Amino acid sequence: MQDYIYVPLNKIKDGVTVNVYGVVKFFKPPYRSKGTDFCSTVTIVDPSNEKLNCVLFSGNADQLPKIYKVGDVVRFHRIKIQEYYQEHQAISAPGFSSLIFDGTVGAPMKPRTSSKSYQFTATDQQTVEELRRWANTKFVIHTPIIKLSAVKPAEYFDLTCQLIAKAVVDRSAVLLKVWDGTKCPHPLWQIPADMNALEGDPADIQRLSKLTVDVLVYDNHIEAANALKVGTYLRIHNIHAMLITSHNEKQSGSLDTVPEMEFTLHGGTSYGRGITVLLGDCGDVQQLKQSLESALSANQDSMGDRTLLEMFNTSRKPSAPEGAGASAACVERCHQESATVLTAHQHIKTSSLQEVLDQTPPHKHRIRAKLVNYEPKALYQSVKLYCPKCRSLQEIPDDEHIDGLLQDVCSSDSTAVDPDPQPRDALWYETTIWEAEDERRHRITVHLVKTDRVRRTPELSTILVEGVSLSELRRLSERFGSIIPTTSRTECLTLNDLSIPFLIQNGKWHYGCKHCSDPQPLDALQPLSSAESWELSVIAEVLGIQLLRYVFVMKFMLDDGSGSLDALLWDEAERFFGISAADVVINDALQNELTRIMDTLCPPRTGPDGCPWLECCIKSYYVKEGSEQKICYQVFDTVIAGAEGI
DNA sequence: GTTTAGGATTCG
Repeated sequence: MQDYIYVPLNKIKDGVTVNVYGVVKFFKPPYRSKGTDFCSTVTIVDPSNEKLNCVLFSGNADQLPKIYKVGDVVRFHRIKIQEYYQEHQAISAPGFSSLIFDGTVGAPMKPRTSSKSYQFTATDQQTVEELRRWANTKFVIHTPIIKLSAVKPAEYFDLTCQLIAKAVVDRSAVLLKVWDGTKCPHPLWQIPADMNALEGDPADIQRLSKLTVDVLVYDNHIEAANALKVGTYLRIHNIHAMLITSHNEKQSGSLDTVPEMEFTLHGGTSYGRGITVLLGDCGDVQQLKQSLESALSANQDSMGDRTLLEMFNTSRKPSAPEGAGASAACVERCHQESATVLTAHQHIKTSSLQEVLDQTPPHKHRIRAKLVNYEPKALYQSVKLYCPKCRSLQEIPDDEHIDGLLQDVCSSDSTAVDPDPQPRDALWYETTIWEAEDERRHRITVHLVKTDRVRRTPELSTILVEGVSLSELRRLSERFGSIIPTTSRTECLTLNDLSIPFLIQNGKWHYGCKHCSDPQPLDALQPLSSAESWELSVIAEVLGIQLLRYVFVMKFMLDDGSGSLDALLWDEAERFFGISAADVVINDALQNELTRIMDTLCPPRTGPDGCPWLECCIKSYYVKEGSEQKICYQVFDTVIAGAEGI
């Protein structure tokens, strides 16, 4: 086992051969140099905030680093440092080798490498994780994948796609037919190619004709294009989307021509131009495959272009008619302060809602939009109970329902089972019978749990109560720290129906999930009785209760002039508001605060002009609805301004 | 253990 030393980029000296770790800031995929070798240039950076330009050569393109995108984490062994124009420059030295990791935090620790064996210790793993984290927080390098549906005219971008067919056009160009599962919204320039000259499955070419785009590949890239196998997943770097009108004129001679989009990979290696074959197991290909599959199933179900268009339009709603258009006024307003702030991803570029709608889920976006409406309007309806186990969501039981259930328990307790209840002390509690103070004036049984240290301090005591009404429960919850409503309808003391809170602790009402709980007799609490305080989670566990969590669930209707969509706020809503959902239920001041916040974000009785802008992170995902797939959006990593520290 | 390239848009 060799002890490799990795030099931080700010400690590098001329004339030595070293090993380094870094994050890719720029790269040119391997291309044939004018000499005998293939060449790849890579610029890396590291937390020392130094960069290093590396020029790597090899007679075998496969020996050069398989970098897929900016942000990948690399480990280079044996690079020689030299001076070039008063800067350090690294050249691959004899025995050069590399490991390349996806730059995504939490992605599998599986490097791409041509080495048959390599050393990778726990320290190496830590280094990669650190670099991933560093690059994702400190550095503006990760750019989202641009899909064909979101391509803008005159744009240069990297296209992640699958090769459907290819053909040699002439001596200067090769045609690649590719798709990424989304439909390019622009009219496309179709290269007139003879079906016989096309290499690829004719059925696929026909079936996907409305989803594929033609890419013309020129000059030095022809060799790489010719070597590609149909079906491979590719990244075409620095592809140029051009709007061209001349082709049409040449053909039809008519003057009212529609500009068509043409995709070109120009000659040269500027801006890392080139084609990379992606391995099937990398994260981007996994995502691509999902996108292809969902497009394919939609295609098969319906056949043809119309339904496909409908599918891509399902989540789109007509934009706000006027006033909120993507005009100069909008640009001006974009400079206004936001009523919300991001807790992460500040380096990501802001997308318009139309771009969000055009992107295939799952995807994360940073947006800037106005909250034109929200639901539910009655804020108390926005708090629900959520079971983290079965993921079900339910309403908080209303007072009437709880009161009804408690009265059922009262009547059956006092009549059928025990007409004249006698105090039944157990080892771990003392029992007393109280006359209820409400209008029914019936008896309630209170079992006071014995504790070692704290005696007779109601706010620190736990009581088990039988035969209480809702109003008595309320009153008792103001005096006693913990109350467990019970019934002795059976032989032993047990919990009630789970629509009744199983525990009221410090004024908070706690419920259990009916599906996921296995309620135990109250005697299960006995082993706890000497403990000083009874924790909610401990009580729940011992009693076999799966706790329900209080959560906010709200629907935000967002609009930025380019489009509108509904986004859910719930998973991170407590953080968003800086308010606990469980507290807001029992605290009037917090309810007022919540109302104030919502009135700020979406002022009542004002049009869109009166609404402040909100900066938000939203993510898109598919939800199965019967046999259909529905696109949903959710707000994340966003808080209201002023709540950043909460 | 030589050279190649040494980031920085095409011109089809």
